[in-house]
Amino acid sequence: MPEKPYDHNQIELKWHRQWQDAALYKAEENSTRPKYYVLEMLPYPSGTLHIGHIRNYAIGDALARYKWMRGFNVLHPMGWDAFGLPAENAAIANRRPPREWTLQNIEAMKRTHRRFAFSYDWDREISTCEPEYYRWNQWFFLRMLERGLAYRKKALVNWCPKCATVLANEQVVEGCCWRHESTPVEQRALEQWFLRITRYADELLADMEKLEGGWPERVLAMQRNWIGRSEGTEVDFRLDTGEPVRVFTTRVDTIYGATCVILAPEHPLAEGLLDEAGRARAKAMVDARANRDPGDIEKEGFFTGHYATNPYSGEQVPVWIGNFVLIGYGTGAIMAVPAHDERDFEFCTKYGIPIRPVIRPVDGELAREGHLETAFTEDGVMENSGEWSGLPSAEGRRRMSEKAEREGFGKAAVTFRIKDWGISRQRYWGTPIPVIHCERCGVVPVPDEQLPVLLPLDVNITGTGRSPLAEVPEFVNVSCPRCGGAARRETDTMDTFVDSSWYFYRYCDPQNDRLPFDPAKIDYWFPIDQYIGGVEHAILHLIYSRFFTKVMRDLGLVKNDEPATRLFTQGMVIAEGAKMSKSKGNVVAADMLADKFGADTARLFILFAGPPEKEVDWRNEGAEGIYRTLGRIYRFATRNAGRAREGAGGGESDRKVLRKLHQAIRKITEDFESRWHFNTSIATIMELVNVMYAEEARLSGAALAEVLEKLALLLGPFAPYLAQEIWDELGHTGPVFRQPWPAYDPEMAKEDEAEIVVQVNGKLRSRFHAVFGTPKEDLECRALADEKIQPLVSGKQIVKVIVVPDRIVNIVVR
RNA sequence: GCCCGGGUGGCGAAACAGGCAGACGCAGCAGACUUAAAAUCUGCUGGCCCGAAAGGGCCGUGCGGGUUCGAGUCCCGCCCCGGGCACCA
Repeated sequence: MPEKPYDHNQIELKWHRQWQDAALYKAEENSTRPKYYVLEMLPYPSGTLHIGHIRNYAIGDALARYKWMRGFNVLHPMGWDAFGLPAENAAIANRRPPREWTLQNIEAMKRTHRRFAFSYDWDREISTCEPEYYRWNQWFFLRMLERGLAYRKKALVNWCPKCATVLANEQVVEGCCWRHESTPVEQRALEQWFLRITRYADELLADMEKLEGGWPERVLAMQRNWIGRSEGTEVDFRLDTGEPVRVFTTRVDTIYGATCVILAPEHPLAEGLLDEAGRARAKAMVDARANRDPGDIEKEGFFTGHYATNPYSGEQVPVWIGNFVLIGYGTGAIMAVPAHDERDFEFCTKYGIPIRPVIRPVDGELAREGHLETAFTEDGVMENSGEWSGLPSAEGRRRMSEKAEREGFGKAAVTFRIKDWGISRQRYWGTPIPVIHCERCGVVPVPDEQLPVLLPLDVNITGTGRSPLAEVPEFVNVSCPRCGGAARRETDTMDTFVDSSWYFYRYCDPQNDRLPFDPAKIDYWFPIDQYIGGVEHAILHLIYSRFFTKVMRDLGLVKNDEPATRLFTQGMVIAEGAKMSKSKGNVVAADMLADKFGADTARLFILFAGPPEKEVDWRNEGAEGIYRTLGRIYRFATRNAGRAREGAGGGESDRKVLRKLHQAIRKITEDFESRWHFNTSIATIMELVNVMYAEEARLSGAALAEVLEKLALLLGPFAPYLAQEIWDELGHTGPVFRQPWPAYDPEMAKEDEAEIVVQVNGKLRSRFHAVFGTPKEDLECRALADEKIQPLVSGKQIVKVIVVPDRIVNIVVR
């Protein structure tokens, strides 16, 4: 049979169409197979699908296919993460009817998504731009409002001038907006909606234990850090004005070394303590701190003229204002213990405030006052601390906290770094927050039966800082659902991270119009068995979705405490030394690559570039090598398909090729079951193809049939279109990815003989073949008799001979 | 500063229980086919040295030590690169 040229376009188009019509890639209802839920974190519907996203697909889709072939009932909906419209597209959205624009955008994205994820289940497709999705976002919001998990307050918030909107703390990266890396965020005081994620802070932290082993340590560390739990003590110092000032410390055992109290410049008590000039200085400090990297700012402060009394020692210490004290953490005031805290040390040294050591190292001396070069921050034994002297630090902390609580001037306290999640956005795009402001009734939730509140279509994108929705009278002016009087609709929209916090639940029941989803269906599919995505979501999406899961559990909707048992974070794709991103203009569009070489090549190439957890530096050149290999496979298959259908026979060539085949099956199976190092899986396929070419002329029909058939199956998870085409050429029907995964025969995979390496003093000198299981003594004899070894050992003393059966003989001579 | 990764040919990488360093691919060189080119197929390809060749020797996994018959892999001490966190009291 003549070979055919490899025409990837024709092949991919053909199967793409067939698979669209068939329902074969879908999860089964009432399956007897064990379930497996695979999900990728992909951006949708914004932006261009680039090669980094293909990497996400290539991994997830290969896994989904493999799992099916291994007997699982696999749910593999299209994975996406709903970031909504990028702000820079607002201008476009303004020129065209926004919804139409978005729907077009979605259609284009769907085409690309489908082309790359052939096992993608598009009956489950949902979009956060759709009214139904708004409805359930709003439904969740109202349930949270009922439980006090959603609230409104005036707060200093991060404002990105480019986005013209507020950002959550998690979305501020190095003082700048996460979308505009060179635009510093400003601080503005605005009425904002918050979700009370802090209520779950303890549980979010504690439950990470359940994720150990399944989630990368790196991600857990980042979350732990972000939640930032610390145990300490709150203590009231009594001001000379009579008011208490409460400080938070993790080292109450050092309190006898406290030589001043320092307030944040924004601290509410500061105003009363300061005169006009002082207030101006405090304000200047706040302003100077805005938009700056906090680490760069030099510590500054000034004395308020007031004193406060230490409740343990009775000592009076001066009260200062310090620019390094954060209003947002702890109580916004600290006691400074310069001898035992580096920051306090720096501050007090600068201003000549006494530095008094009160902790000595367990096996050391107490430092002398004025002779410290750095702060001693470790635990030790308390000294010069009145009745507490002689106690170890840890015990002192515990007992001193108890005393504070007993006597009412403080208590043991736990402080978190994480703050409530600000979800208000002044963007046009996003789910409208479903509340109505009535002058008589206050904040009134929109009744469930009036959901969804939809976005108006004719909107001017102003970028002025007010929500564009505020400019649409038909949207804003409503009657109060409670009293019927004139009222105003809330014009803020939700952060799109709200969408992505629960989209993966909706996949289990995308058509439900009674509830966000049927709890029974969630019970079957959840938790997600394998979630795959970039590490950049470690403290955004991945913490929000854990929070949502816990809220949903408390609402009785789900039973699982965590959304995903296993998380895989793939490495970033780097181009020209920088992370691929639209703003840098270095994206390699997936479509371009697919047009030139095909989706199979694009997927295989990104997998071949390196292990999936590692970063890869993208270069176009290599894609041709993969394309060549796929062409070699295709041509080999088409010119030998005829012989394969008939043939019988057998011989040494058959043996060689089949051995390589079974070794390849073993290797690729192992790669799937352990590290997902698909780069080596693909290398193994290439090796197999090279052996097939070398032995082609001498292969029997039977061997050809076996090797081609199993090669198609091995290729199935990585290069679905080509795999299917070969399967078809061989005369099989049905989708290749619904076949069982090939098993390898250990006998077939075995080499006939072992190659024994002979070393002298650890250096490679010779090698010979021996049958497997040759006794140690025989190997030693043969090695010593070897003609290359003889001259190296004769006349020398043989100290020792180490023999590793089937592998190595090492002769040690002197 | 603290916490994670990582450092192997011209390049991407492999070596998964301490046992042949560089599989596989890219780039490069040579040959076959061709009037020619492309495509395709075949071979070579870490460095240095000896040799006409066959072949052989030495060096080589960021640096310095150590353990071991044997170290890219384990231990100790450094250097460099990437990522995360960073006045969090």
